[in-house]
Amino acid sequence: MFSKACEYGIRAAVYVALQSLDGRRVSVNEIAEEIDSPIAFTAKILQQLSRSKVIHSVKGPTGGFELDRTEMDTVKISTIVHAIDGDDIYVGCGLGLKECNAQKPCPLHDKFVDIRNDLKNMLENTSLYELATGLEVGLTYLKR
Amino acid sequence: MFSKACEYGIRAAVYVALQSLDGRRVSVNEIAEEIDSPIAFTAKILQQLSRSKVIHSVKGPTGGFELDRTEMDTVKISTIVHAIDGDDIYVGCGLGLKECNAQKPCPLHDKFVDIRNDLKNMLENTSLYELATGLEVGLTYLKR
DNA sequence: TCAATAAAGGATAATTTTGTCCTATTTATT
DNA sequence: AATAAATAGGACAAAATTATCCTTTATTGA
Repeated sequence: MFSKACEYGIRAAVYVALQSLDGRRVSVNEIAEEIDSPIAFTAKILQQLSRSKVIHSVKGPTGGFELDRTEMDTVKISTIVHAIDGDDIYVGCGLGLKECNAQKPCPLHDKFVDIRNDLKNMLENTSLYELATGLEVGLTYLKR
Repeated sequence: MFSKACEYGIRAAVYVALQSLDGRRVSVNEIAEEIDSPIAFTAKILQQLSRSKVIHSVKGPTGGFELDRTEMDTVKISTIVHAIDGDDIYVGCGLGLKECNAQKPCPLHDKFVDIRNDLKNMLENTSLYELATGLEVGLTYLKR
């Protein structure tokens, strides 16, 4: 479904959001530790998210990653998926055809579009804030 | 969503089903040509589908791949996905957690399960026959 | 029996994705 | 100013996926 990079990216962003709720800025090392991901690879992904303005990064001592409260509402999971995996999941054909659309559909097109719209809506309507608060109250987990 | 191998596999199987409706057995070369896929790679995938009893293969001159009419109803797209990509798409966590379930869910778990069940149901309720007939009447396409 | 045809299978190559390591840059603190 | 902590970024390595090539096996038909 999502690439590994994207999975780590979502988990990392949710963790950053969670800590930002408490005003804590977090380092790559802490993030990788807390979401159980490879450190250097996670650093690359955070870089990418930072470049695409999904999260903020601050260099130097006391630096790290953070999100402000309004961004947690604005940034949806779809934002992250788009920043890392591009729009394949939203526009690509389920059977890999280059030109597949309502006019010239693949055999699975109509059924696939339905599922994908549900996925798209779900991702577009789920904010980092929503997921971070679920974590905060201990309903959900980011490791293992 | 699906691997390339799986995309080719589904397209190949639908084409085999389509031709089998007319009692025609088809070769790897014809299949690859008609679904616009790499020949040798497609051969590997057909081998895999044949070994897992999704389609029949016949060696020698006049040989090729075929499906009988009852199998086209029995074989669902889920059968093919399972044979090629395994059960990742059905059981894996959306965020890549090793242990993610209702008891210890990832932040996206509940929402993800809903989408995935829809996908699962769609794949389990779509037969090769259904897709082959759509192709036959010119409603759908397997190329480009 | 022989030749030709088609799938099966093994070995290997190319590409993409995932992951690591090291250096550069920025910045807070002393 | 010097040091140390942290992200940024480049180069590279490992693993997985995608793809190709060649040989073997089975089978048909002349």
